[in-house]
Amino acid sequence: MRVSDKHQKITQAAVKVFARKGFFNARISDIAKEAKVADGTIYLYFNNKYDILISLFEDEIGKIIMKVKLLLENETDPLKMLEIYAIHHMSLLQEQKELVEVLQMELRQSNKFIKEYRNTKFIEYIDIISEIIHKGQQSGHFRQEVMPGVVKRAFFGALDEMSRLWALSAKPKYTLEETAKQITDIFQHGIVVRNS
Amino acid sequence: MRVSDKHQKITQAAVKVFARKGFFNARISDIAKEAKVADGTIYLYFNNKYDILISLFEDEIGKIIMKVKLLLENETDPLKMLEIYAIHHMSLLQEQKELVEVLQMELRQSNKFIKEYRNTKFIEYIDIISEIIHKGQQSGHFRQEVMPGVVKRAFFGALDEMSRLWALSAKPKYTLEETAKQITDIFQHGIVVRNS
DNA sequence: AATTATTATGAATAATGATTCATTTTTTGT
DNA sequence: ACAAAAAATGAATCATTATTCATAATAATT
Repeated sequence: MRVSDKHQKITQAAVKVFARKGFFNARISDIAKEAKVADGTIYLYFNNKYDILISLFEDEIGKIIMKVKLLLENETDPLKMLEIYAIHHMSLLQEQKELVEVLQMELRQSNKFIKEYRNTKFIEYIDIISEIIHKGQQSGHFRQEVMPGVVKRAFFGALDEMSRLWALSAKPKYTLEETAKQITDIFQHGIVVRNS
Repeated sequence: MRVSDKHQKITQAAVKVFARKGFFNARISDIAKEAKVADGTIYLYFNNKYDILISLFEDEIGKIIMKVKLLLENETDPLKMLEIYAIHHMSLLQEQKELVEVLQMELRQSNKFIKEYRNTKFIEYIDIISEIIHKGQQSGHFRQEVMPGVVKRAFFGALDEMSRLWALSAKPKYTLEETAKQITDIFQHGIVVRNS
């Protein structure tokens, strides 16, 4: 077995265990058992428990960024781009529910227990939104007065909160794609009735 | 000293310590020291460490709900109501930064380590949003096709993410009130240019 | 003032689980 | 096939801390 395979086996086991029990309640021995390796083996690939989390976070966010950038590559309409981003984000949940749970949690917790850690990967991910907004303003599609930096946080927050709900509730009313479209629609056109 | 005083002293100490170190890294002895009581005293008022967190969450969200309901009482315009909610939510950060940090964290974590715990207080808090939306639809201010249940999550998520940013960053560009207004504006009118 | 009830203390307990490292197994090179 | 290097093992260590409880301090009652 190649080195990288074992690294990945441990990472994937960690995703499962962290999602199931949360980071602090997850035991190294749980991860080892799930990955079918000895406890000590984990320390050949990671420095410590935190390191597993950080490493997994960076790797996985990296993949997500690559995928969404690929999806956006051939689209020029900013409205469509926003929708693609939303659908992609929500779809993650379907494909990798456990991963999404871990990422959501990690995002809130990491800065509490690892002060030095600056989450550049996450910033890269949400900056895709502000780039879309900026582009849309230049092309005249989006209002000049909205602030890309605010929209990016608000839009991400909205999507993230919806996926949190989805991850928890057993029986959602709508499909993830419908939900993503609804949120995109609200951000694009607002909820107020137009009286023109 | 009245019993309730000590209960509250411990709760407030816990807010400080949880905000500083996170729930899992906070030691009971830290909280005891902060509250200036003995470790054992804490167990006269709370069953265990989780209980402190839950109890504090319910109490504090309860107060927040009461305050925002009071603020909304004399307002009838749904657009204004939404803005009031947003401003109130963001203002919490100014007044009780530590508390907000703890609540945000707890929201993500609680369901991980206490399976039975259904967060009814939190639901009550965000249901205020869907009530506003519903009211606005009945009065003809808001579009019929948006779903109050989706808007409430999206709106809360947007506000929550903005406060997360605020709690982390040392030097924000705008005041909390401006930020709250911007988010409300986006939800009300969207970001797309109107061509009527 | 003496007795009882209530509240508080903090050292001792007891369980937990991350990390280490001496030993074993597997792989690589000759 | 052998030796050397690399990778893997998992039991033992060691630190950490939530919780308990025998004792002490304080308050209430007679």
